[in-house]
Amino acid sequence: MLQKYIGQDLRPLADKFKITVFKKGKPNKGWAGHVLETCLGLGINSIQAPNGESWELKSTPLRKKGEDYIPKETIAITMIGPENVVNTPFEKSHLWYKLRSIIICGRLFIDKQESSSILISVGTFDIAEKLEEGSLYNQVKADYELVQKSIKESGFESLTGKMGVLIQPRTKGVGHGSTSRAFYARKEFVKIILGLDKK
DNA sequence: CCATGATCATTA
DNA sequence: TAATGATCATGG
Repeated sequence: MLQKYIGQDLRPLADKFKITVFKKGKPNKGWAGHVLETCLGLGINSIQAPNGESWELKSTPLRKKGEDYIPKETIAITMIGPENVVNTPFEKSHLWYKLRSIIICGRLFIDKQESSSILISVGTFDIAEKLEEGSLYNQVKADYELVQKSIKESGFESLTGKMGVLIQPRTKGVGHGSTSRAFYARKEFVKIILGLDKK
């Protein structure tokens, strides 16, 4: 499994696989994930995986804080389809489905140059178990329903990243006016998924 | 310092 | 061409 890559430096691997990390000073924001996928022999797989046995591989930079590793960024989980969200109960939502099939890789963030990047932690399928065990499930569900309610009452455009406790509906436009939205996992949530909260 | 909002590269 | 996901930048 992916666990055996923990502790490895991803940066040299990117060069080895000829994966673009920077292009004219701009980062290839998917390089880390591409490296991992290549390691697994999957090749570049950036498909959304709507209804397969397939799982999704995601990665996020981590910052060292004292003795602990803290997620530097939130994670984009899946896009929000306004109509779909309003008419779909949480149990059947794309969000929930994704959460159960996602693998999140945490890598150590050194600097913007990505001079080095050590793989720290890998969150696997036991995400679902963690969710079902405690109050996490209820909180995630509550966040999802908050989004539903907001869209119904105030419209899709009223959604803001301020909403949600573990999951937030953030803007994620293509960058030039057109804006769509996606579900993001807040840092707290990321920590839990990666198993960084409990030792 | 942290969070939200906005942007960029890559792929289908 | 548009969609998708990760990361950057500004404001509080």
